[in-house]
Amino acid sequence: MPAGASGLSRPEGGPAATARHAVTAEEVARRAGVSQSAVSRAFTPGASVAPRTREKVLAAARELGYRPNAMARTLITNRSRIIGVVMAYLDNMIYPDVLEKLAAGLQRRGYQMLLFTGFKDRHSDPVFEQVMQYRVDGLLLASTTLSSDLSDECTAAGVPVVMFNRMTEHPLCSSVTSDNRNGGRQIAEFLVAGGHRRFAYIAGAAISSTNRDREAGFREGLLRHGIERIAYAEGNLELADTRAAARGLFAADEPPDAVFVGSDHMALAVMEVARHEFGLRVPEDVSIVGYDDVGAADWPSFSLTSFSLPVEPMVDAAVELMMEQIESSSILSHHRVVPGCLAVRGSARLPGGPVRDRDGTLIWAPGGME
Amino acid sequence: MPAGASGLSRPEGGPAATARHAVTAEEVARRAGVSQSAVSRAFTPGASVAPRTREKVLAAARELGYRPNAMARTLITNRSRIIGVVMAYLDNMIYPDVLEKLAAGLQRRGYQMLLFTGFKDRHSDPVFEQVMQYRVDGLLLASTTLSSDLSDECTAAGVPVVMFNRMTEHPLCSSVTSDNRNGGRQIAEFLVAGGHRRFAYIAGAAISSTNRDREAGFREGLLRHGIERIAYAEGNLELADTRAAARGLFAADEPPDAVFVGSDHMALAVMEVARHEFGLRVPEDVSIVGYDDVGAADWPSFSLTSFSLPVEPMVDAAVELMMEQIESSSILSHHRVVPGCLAVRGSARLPGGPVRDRDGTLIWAPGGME
DNA sequence: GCTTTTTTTGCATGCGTATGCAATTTCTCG
DNA sequence: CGAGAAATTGCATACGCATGCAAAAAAAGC
Repeated sequence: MPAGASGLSRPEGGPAATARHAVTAEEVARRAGVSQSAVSRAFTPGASVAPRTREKVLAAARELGYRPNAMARTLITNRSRIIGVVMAYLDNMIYPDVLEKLAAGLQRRGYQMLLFTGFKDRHSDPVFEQVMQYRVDGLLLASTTLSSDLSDECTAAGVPVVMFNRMTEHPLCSSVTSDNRNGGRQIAEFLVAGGHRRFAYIAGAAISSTNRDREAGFREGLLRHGIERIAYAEGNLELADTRAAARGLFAADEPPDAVFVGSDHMALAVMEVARHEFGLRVPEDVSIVGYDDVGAADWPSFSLTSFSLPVEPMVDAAVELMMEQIESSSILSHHRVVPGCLAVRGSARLPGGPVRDRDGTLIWAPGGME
Repeated sequence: MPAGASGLSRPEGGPAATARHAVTAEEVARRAGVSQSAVSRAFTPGASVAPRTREKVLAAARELGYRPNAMARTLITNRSRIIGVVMAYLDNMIYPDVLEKLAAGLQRRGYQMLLFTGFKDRHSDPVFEQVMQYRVDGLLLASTTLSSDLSDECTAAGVPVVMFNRMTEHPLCSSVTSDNRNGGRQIAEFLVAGGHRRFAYIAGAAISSTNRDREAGFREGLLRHGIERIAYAEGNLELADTRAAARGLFAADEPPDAVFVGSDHMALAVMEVARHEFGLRVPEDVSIVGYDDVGAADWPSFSLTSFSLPVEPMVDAAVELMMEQIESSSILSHHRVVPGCLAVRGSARLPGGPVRDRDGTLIWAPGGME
């Protein structure tokens, strides 16, 4: 850089060598004229310190720019106050929301979040080693699963595992899900009540418990009315696959007049295909119902009828479950199922039945359900 | 639990007390008949170990289920291999994408991500203390900023700061942005070429550099054609505010026939209002252009013309910048500006000009620009 | 086989903090 | 004012690992 260059409001590449020497409790102690233990105690809520010394320490700490080293603390206490969060992908619009609420919830309780995402495998095994090396206090899995072996390893290591929006047959994983089965059933009832005749289901990740339960509930609900024939296709939670699936259904000889799509993420894509590729009117020609009730479902362009995933209560439950297990140092394995409700909008023909208003969104609540 | 209860496929609340005693290098050493140092070296790539001992150690480690303790290592090496990522909110659909790609990029280089999100403040100061206690090797800020004091603290602590999609006047923060100014300018040219007369701009976060630059570029581009009068409103990156802003503009005596919205996230909302609340046809009655080119922009329902944010190159640049600084142990302060291009779709009237095809999306590329 | 060189190994120490214990100070109250 | 109780403090140690250094072993050269 030429000497004398002046007026640079934007110093490009001006390096600044740094000491990289963090202030330690020892140094603070010296400055405050106390022992290192005193410094530690000044920063530990509830520890035995005289208010006077505490002040001295905090003052010295402030002057030196001291910050307790969480890593060193972890080594002693055997608690990292870090939760490993594994979320294979964030495509589904509920996950950013989940992530935000989760972070807030953990933060509130003094926990941090080590996030693993951006790998498209359905399994979390590849990142498992990494997570465990950081001695996370707990593991939260969303949009992914863990092989049994690894679940066992967690249990062996005393790390509680909470699955979010998924269940597993593994005995020692806790889980929080919405009432997928009931949701599917309710949608079936709703569509039947709306006078539909030819039904279709588009699956998400076919292997996931979430998908299985939604589908099972849907089939069960239809079966009550003697309906067994249900067109089926798989969207794989992938937009391209979903569009292909939709095309298959709508191009059939007897296309469905009611489609339940396993998640809104896919349902919106299905609606796009129906309207713009097949010129179908929604809901006049075909009714489309989704699951999750993502933000965009409410936009006028879509007005998607959808079974709402109770994200907030689910996150709360997940955090609670996690904390319980961490604090009791024991793996509990609870399965929490949070109820949701059908948000009725314009993408499916309405039955004559009872549609109520709850907090500004319409809820379908026939007697004897819920 | 009653004894003899059998066939439980779902053991509810069966507690399992756990040792919570992690295997240490010491134990592995004993088992393998070597010293603890040898174990350490067996797990350190490039260390001086005989292949034979290495095997012995790894075998013993496998048998005992040993995993190096990253926290302890951090204490010695003074490197946590953790990057603090602060992303105040994830509403804007580009951020989940950024997060995924970022996580993948860091992972590839052996770094983990400590994520802070879910606080709506525009500033990251509240979470700063937390981040720093975990001795992150670097700090990446997206959709947020840091006060000057705290930036200084980072520099003092030798923690490089990279801002993503934001710039700051602070001399020691690096940043990666798209060429917002040029983007704004190009949109102006495009709209003028399309024969529009009454222009409007809807701002995102009015204070952010990103918004300022986009707006400045837009005004500059219009000014070239002698256009000074530009209707203005603020959407604050918030959907409710954005809708209100749109209503204000469209309800005016002389409503705009061309609206540039500072980000797609808001642009989609503006389009909804235009169509469904004001019955306007897009682009016949009003052209709408956004910035970011989020996934939904490409959906047929929207077909939003938008200046594309080059997410992948930006993330790559951010990771690179970060690694450079970490490895050189010096704060470098580079500002990288990544070019983007206008993805032409159906939400704005087309000029007669040169529209090219690039990888399946239309690009507007008048001579003398880019 | 013996010396020289190179590779491998173990020992010892330190990273920054929390905490049991004993020593010290402060407080309480007769 | 003094004895006992209570609060506060410092000392020493341990957490699990990496690394400089010297000792030991292996390899190479004659």
